[in-house]
Amino acid sequence: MSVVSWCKRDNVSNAFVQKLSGLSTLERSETSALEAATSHARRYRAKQDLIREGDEPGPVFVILNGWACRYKILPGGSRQIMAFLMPGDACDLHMNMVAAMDHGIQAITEAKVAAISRPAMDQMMREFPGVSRALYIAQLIDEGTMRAWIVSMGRRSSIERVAHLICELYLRMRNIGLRTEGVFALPLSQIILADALGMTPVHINRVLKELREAGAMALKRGHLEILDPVKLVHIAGFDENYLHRRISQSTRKPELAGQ
Amino acid sequence: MSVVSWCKRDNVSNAFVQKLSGLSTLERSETSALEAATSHARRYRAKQDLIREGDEPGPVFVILNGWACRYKILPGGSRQIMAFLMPGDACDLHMNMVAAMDHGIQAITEAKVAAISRPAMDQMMREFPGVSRALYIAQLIDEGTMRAWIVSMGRRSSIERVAHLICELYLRMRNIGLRTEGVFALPLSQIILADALGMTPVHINRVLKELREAGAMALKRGHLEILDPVKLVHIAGFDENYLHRRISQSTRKPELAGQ
DNA sequence: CGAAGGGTTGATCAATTTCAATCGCGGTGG
DNA sequence: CCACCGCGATTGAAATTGATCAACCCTTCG
Repeated sequence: MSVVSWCKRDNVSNAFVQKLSGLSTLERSETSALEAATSHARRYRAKQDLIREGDEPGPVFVILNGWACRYKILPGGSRQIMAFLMPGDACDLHMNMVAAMDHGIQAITEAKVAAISRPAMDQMMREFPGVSRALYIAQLIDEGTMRAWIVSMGRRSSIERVAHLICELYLRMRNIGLRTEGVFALPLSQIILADALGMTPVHINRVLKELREAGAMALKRGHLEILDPVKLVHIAGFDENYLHRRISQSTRKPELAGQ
Repeated sequence: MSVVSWCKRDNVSNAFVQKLSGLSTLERSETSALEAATSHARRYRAKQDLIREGDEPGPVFVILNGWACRYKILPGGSRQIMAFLMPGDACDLHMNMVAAMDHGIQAITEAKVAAISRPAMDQMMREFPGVSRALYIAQLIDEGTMRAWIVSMGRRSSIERVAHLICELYLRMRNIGLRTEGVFALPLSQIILADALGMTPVHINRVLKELREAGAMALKRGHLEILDPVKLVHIAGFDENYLHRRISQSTRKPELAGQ
């Protein structure tokens, strides 16, 4: 049963439930528990911190709506974004085991975020193996994504880096059912892209121009259009393996530029 | 009870047990279980793969001896190292949940590596809360380390990157009781450093020269000497927070360039 | 209407790669 | 024992990428 049909049938709109049920088969009781756990959400404004570096880790955050990022400010004042969080994404399951956050988490757009307390989380993972399995898979994917970022920053040229990030975000958005046809919203300023890719905003601008003129993609004021998926994937040297759409025992087909 | 005294008393030399008991208080039964689980080790030669990209994930690897790394080869043939593994380090607890490895793991030096089967691992984590807790903390630290790498690659200059990596490795070696006084072994060639830091071997060479001439550190054919810890930390802009030596509830003092 | 925050562009500068040699050490075979 | 080989280390010079500096534009929002 596909995610889409499942959502349609039960009319569920919670991105977290949708994402997790795409990673592991969930019982009805499990989806209910997840929905209950994320029913109290708080709203954050763009640029508002969910938690700051140095803070004591608290509950597990779950993004229900909008975008956020993990980031770190260096002594010199420059910023590095280490991950984008989109609807359905949850923050470190076990972060509470350490004394202090080693990075901050900040809303990029206005965002709706649920906070699941540690005990509630623990209980859910003990009681519901499907939930627990899905969360571990999600975490593995997040780790793979981090490794892919390291590869990008280390060994890809600036244009490859930008293209690669866009491919990643495109697939992640697709996976959670966000609109990705034609021109669609991608709420990342050139400044944010620069902070994520370790470049200057000026250079991001030039690279975007290059990608636009190459007919690969066009990003304009928060809206992205993928003009030629094959070309984009080719520029990026993108290999979707690390997003682990093939989870053990189930197999799916590649989706981006699949001819 | 400190790690050192504990090891002395029971005359234990297993790096895995030593590392985990530094992260969480372990019962005697827990350390025995860990030792039993890692008693069958296999020897790998330098440059031999423990597992390759695309392979199906198998058991959990535990490095008992020597060094290894996670790496990925790009289409163009260049290589990016995403993590160094040293004695006591274990590979992804839940990696078996995905169908294929998105990166390879390779021995850097000759290495002794234990493989713990999935069922054995699961049982141990179910039966021994201390072990389970220590493993989760270890994983959190690994993730923090990856984020720190992203920050380095994105926002630090080449000399800062090199200095930062050395600081990290120094502390990690200290944490597991490897020798770090005077001139000690650091079995990383300039080529490996280049692959880890996203630079060319040529440039690594020049940066190492610069660090040597600045009187911060000297790396010569596999042997490192830290000439001036304070200077090195300063160059790196190193903040050891992310290694989470302060685990919740217990507090320790900084060790590198402290006093 | 004015200010602020992105976005865009050109010119110049600096860091890093690339290319090309050479060196040095450890191991191996004669 | 010694010459040779191979890999890693080292150095110089030229080429390239991306950063920096400095405007200016455009849209949004109070």
